[in-house]
Amino acid sequence: MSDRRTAILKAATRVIARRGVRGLRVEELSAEAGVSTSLIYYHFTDRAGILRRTLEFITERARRYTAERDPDAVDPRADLEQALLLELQDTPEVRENSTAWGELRASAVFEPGLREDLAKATTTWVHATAELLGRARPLGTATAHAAAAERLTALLEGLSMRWLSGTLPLEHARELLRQAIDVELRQL
Amino acid sequence: MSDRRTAILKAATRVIARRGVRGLRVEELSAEAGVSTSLIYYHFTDRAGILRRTLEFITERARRYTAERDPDAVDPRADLEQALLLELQDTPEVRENSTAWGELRASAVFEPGLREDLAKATTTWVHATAELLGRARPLGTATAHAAAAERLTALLEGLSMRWLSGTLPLEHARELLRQAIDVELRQL
DNA sequence: TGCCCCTTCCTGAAAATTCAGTCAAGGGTT
DNA sequence: AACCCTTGACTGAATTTTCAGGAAGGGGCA
Repeated sequence: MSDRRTAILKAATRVIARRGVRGLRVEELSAEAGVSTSLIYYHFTDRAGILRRTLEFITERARRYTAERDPDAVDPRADLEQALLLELQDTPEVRENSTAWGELRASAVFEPGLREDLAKATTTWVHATAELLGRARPLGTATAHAAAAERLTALLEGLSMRWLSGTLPLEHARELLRQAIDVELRQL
Repeated sequence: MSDRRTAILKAATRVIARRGVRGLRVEELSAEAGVSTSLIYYHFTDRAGILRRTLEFITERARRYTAERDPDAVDPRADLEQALLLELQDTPEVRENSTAWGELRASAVFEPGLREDLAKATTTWVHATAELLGRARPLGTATAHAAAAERLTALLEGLSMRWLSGTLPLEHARELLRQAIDVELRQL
């Protein structure tokens, strides 16, 4: 599909990564996508529509690359590590996703309407992580796994924000996350 | 100081906590502070100036209330715990500070101008935390203390965002943080 | 004391800018 | 023709920013 609609969504993803959800200007988006602003309204109705569709687009893309980890990982511990470190990479795609996620989280503080989706996505992620922890440490209790998963994912969000806001070098963030996984696993 | 300049900064903190950095309108701020919009420009030059000074104001205020813990704590471990849990409380002041801090962190992703102050405030905080960890576990290495401090503070930021965005009940966030402190200390 | 000058703080009003959103119309395809 | 896609030219409303000037207070000085 080289259709313009998709081109607009891709461009929106880029603009959001550059300016944030709240910094997205319809005109800048049209320039980025190489179309007129009117076309954007034709396809998405209004600014909120752009945001909604783009967020769906991003979520879908994230789901895809998260899912494509090696299907039958041998070492569950390495699998866990890989799954989490996936979010701390300096590729356009990951950067775009992390940025959008951070924006979403920050926006939800002021816009209750966003909270439900956010909460759902978060618990899904936490559960998946708990699952991986369970595979790495079958003897731990489910409660302990759940709590550790919440800590690791929350930590990852915190590290990610520091990385994106230029407070923490990427490699250092990755190292800290590895250590945290280490500490948590030793604990279980 | 009942000077208007400070009144404006206090009001800005409140407005940011209510609307977010990007939601701050100079006019709403002037109403909140009970002054004319012109006065705000007189004191802060432009919107960016308001933001910059407010950031300083917030970090300073946070530093102050973080520092005013009991001077000669007997139990360093309890001291550490108290220091960190201080940021997870549902009082207007803490909520305001945490919200504003989260906003600033999120804004810094897109506005490099904010990064320097943010980074400085963050390292100060991390160092102070590492210091407390050192007192709780004198035998650990400075490097280990520093890394643990980075993890705990980043985790706290992550938990704080989840709390403020309605994803995580406050008490649960506090519990997770306590456990993390536990895990990290056991580790050192 | 009374007067002049200078600075600081502050305001109302208006100008300038920014932005989302609209509309009439054109080109291509079926 | 009927339909889909697309655009340039605009508009109205919201916001930021500028500006001319007023009130209040201090210092020097006749």
